[in-house]
Amino acid sequence: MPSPAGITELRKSTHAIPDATVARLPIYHRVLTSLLESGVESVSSHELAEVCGVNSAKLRKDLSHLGSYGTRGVGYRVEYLLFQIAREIGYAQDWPVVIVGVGNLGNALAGYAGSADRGFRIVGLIDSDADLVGQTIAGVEVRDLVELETVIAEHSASIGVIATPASAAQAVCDRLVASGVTSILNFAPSVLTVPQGVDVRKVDLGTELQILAFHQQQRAEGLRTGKTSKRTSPSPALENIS
Amino acid sequence: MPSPAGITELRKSTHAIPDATVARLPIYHRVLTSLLESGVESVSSHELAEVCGVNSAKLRKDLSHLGSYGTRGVGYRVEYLLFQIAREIGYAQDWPVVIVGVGNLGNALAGYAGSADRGFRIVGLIDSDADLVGQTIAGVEVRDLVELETVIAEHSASIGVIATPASAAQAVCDRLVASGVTSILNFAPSVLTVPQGVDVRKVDLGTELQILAFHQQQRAEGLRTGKTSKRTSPSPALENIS
DNA sequence: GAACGCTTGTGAACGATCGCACAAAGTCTG
DNA sequence: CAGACTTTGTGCGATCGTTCACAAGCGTTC
Repeated sequence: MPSPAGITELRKSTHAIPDATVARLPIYHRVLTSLLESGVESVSSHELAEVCGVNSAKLRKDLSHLGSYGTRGVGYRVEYLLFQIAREIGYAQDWPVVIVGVGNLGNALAGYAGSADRGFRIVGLIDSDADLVGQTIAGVEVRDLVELETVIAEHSASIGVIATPASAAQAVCDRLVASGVTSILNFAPSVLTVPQGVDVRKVDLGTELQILAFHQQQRAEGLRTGKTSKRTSPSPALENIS
Repeated sequence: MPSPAGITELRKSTHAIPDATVARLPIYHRVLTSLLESGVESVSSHELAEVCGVNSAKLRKDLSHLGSYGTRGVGYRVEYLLFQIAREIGYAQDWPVVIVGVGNLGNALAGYAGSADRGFRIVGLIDSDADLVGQTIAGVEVRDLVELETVIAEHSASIGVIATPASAAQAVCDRLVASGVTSILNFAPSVLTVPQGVDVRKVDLGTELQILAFHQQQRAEGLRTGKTSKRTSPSPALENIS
């Protein structure tokens, strides 16, 4: 996907679900939840794929990695499939998450992951700004940076989010790892170095914009040379006509 | 008489750059900028790859798609390479960007893309909240949602960012597209449907967290079944262990 | 200027992912 | 209960991306 790629060491311990599939499961989950709320009881791979913006064969193959939860000639029972996906991605686990850096971005994240019960619980908001420390955001009190290790230990958090300026990212990362965090979501525009066994995913707003700008530029050049581009809905990338 | 070889030749001049490479160019650009500021004049693919967190062969192949800008036996001249990458990704173009939805996320984006000259210029901040309209954020005045089309037309913006709640995303998207926007960065957790020719990239904070949670769960299961990930050796090489 | 060491650029093998197309397996109808 | 119809699950080839390994090229040294 597009997309950002996480370094994943160690896998295959269970039944090896491809990374590309894992990246799509949350989308299926969200759409299925929406369908369930709409009272839909059964759905075919074509219908579901349409709404999720993917190929129906891809969707079926993705689901087949979890098991055979469909019924031939009928489709998938929404509630059952939803349950199976939720179980697979650890939806019900309520993972404790610590967010470091409570600027606008950290704030947005706190509200996002904290409000809807998405399987996460914000157990720590941490910032070095004395004006922020002590405030309560999304029901959680902001703690000082020096308490980072304490907060993590208190809740046995294993997932950390870095929403600090780039200059602080590596230092924060090191402290997270030293405290036992093994999964990190990094929003700072910097490359993090971590020991083996730690999973880092990077989301870079600037990079995303620049990728769009690149495609936009290609399109402009394409117009100049008389090329047209066609593309349907989701998924990035431009067209390459032979 | 047009031969297939001729077509291949033509393709090279425009975009023969793989998506995966495009996604990494902004990272190279950022690291090179940093190196330039540090006074580094020349860098080898190994050094640069190390800092960027990628394989050196991959980096060389990525750069080779832009042209032969290195010197064998020496490496790459930082300033020259930086210029070439900047040109390729349209860094100097100062793309006009419109952001719809000025919540925490929109705010963060405005500050991010607006401050550092990353090749973008925020020309419009749009929200439907009357309390926000009229405020100035990152040097730009927030305009009402009804003015969306006007703002886009004013600046001929072709890149739009959706940072609204999911419920509003598709409607906003439709209006952006109708106004001529052909590149959209979507932060709302919803699948957008767009006509052909429009490029959509999706950044979903919840999905990213859930992917991390999945890996975390896999790790936990691995531990429970007694399977530990060996290979703790920090040295390179030593890949094939049976 | 020839020999040597270093680094780029790239052909080729490999691996992951995608999408087609179809058999398998179910429902429905008469 | 047989045959028509529907939809899943998947084998297989095509495509895309990564990594290896090495020839080609550059600078330096003797």
